Amino acid sequence: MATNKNATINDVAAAAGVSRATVSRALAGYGRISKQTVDHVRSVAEGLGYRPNALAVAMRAGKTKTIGLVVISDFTNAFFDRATKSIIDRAKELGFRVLIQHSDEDVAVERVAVETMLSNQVDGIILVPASTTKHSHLTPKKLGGKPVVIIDRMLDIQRFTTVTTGDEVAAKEAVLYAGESGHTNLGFLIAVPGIRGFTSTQPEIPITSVQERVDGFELGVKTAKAKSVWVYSEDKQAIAESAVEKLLDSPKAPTIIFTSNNDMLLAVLKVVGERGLTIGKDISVVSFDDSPWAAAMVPGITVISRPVEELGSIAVTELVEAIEGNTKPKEIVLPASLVIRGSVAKLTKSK
Amino acid sequence: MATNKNATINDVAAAAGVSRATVSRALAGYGRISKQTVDHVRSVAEGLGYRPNALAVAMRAGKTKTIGLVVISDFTNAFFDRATKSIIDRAKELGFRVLIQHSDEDVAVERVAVETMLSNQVDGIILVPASTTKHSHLTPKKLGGKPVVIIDRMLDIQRFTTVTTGDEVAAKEAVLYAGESGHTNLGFLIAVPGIRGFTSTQPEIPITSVQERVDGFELGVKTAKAKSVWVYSEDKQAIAESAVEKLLDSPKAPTIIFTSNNDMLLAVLKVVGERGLTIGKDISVVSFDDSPWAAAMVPGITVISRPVEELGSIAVTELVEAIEGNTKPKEIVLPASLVIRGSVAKLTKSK
DNA sequence: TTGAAAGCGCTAACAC
DNA sequence: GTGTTAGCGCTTTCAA
Repeated sequence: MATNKNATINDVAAAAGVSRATVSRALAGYGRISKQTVDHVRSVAEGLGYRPNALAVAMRAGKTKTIGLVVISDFTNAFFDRATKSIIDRAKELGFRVLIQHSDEDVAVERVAVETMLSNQVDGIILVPASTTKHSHLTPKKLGGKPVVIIDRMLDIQRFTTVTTGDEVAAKEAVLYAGESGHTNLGFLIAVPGIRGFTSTQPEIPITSVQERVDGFELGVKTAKAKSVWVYSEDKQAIAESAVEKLLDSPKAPTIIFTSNNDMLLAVLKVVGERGLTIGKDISVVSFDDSPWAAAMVPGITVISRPVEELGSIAVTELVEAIEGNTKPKEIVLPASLVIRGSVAKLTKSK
Repeated sequence: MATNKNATINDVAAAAGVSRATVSRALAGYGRISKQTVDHVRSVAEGLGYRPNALAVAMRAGKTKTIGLVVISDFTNAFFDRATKSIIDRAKELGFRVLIQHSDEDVAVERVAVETMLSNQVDGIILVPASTTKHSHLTPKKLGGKPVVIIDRMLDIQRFTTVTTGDEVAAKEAVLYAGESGHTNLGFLIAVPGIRGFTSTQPEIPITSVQERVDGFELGVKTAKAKSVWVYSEDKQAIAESAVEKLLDSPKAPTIIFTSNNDMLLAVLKVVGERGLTIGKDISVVSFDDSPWAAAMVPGITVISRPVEELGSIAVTELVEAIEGNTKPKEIVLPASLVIRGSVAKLTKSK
């Protein structure tokens, strides 16, 4: 009837004819204990298929060797999947498990997710915050003193270690590269969480990483003395496609479009393709975030690549350090870099 | 110094001037207890920021309201990300948390992952098994009677509920569709875990879902009386690309290539693009598994789409049912379907 | 209506 | 070198 309860330390103790304490010592290999006993206990434990109850251990020790990961849910933006994998892998290396929740870019959901994590006694939390400003659920008191590492974006307070990427610098670099390639009419398609539809006037941007990208693009435009058209869009395929139409149909149609994430890139690909335009010839494009498909397309899409795996790995390392006592928050910024492939046309000096 | 310990039930009891039992009753709202006491205790608890320790509750109750998810790590195959999200979401709906590990298609790793899950007292496990035949770590005894639901592929035993997709039928359908479109020389690129390099002779296929796809393709070829070229490849971009070259350069070059997953599709896209061939015109392609980018490309890639979210959701539902007592294993097969876009050329009768 | 006490499985200080 | 015991935080009989 498959309802075998697992053996506990009591069962092992009874079967081996020793006390629980002896079993514990034999299995953990500490304290004074005869080699003979150790061997005996171990073989009995093995025979019983004994497996320590991590819950009981955690309860006793006051720590669970588990870290909580709260991400926004955006799987398509080529961040979650790679970041999560690297976080799980690094955590494993350091002997930690990972409990995952996602917030769907919603602070209320994030709040509950963090609550859940804490009630599960995670030793620390890695968080992709849904909002820069709303963090009343992240006070030391609410956190019970548990450390938090913020990734991908920043908060407007500096209480936590943050691990982000240098998107502003990279965005500027990308624009300058376009300038060098002869582009003077630049289009920008920016996904902004929380807005509906799309707009040409810059809305409030709730996320620092997006703001950085915008700032970097603007800086590049200014430096290159180029003309620019901007559209800020809801992160939704159909709407982004309309936004692209608008961009392409603007009076001074851009010869190149910069997109703030992969979803926007996909919208560009779709609309441009439907219009029979060829990427890297009739129209150029540069996007934030690399992906296997952006690399496999021909021409390959020139992207601003962020070191996602490194980011995840460092976040875990920092968090574990904090768990183990180191408490001063750091601000770690990893460089993003331009990966040049074939999606930016070399324009002759004319036109 | 941010080392506030969280309030325990004892703290609440002390602050409210009642016993722990009363606090427990007040908070859980059971047993005989005066409304007055309830209100008082609740407000005190709130004031202290009391949050029940899920570990202690779990230990007491003998269940953790947590399910373990062990997947292969293949993020790029457009399965893990969507399946995981739907599993987490559905689990949340049913009041369960999800602990995630990945096996990297390695049974040894899978074994450890399952061990970890069990030692963390998960109430049940959802598993994408790395091997059809190696499941000695999944005996009722080893599992301590905990239920397991297998997804995406099957085992060669029927001890567990499985949730898979009807890949054979869909694969055949896809081939017949190609036949109707006038294709008579068909190429197949199959990713096979565990092999090195690529080969034309069918290797041992350790995964039932891949085997199903091959069977379905073969069935289609037979039914359509078409000619076919096969290449079985390691799931690695560079190698898959060589495999595509081989396919394209074979004596009877296929006019269409069927790929068993997204990685293979990407390899086709790359090589075909580099040769200056146009998808849906010079060469056709159909792939297993849909993705945002396959839909956004122009022409869109015709794919065999599997109901991944539904699969994840059903897996959780079944597992929770099993956790709650229902023990007879089921074999659930969800239909996969052909999503026709523009990547298959309509060939005239000639040639 | 409330409190006292036992016990989930484990570890470690303290005896012996 | 090994056993006894207390206690992590919680729920739930059983008594009062």
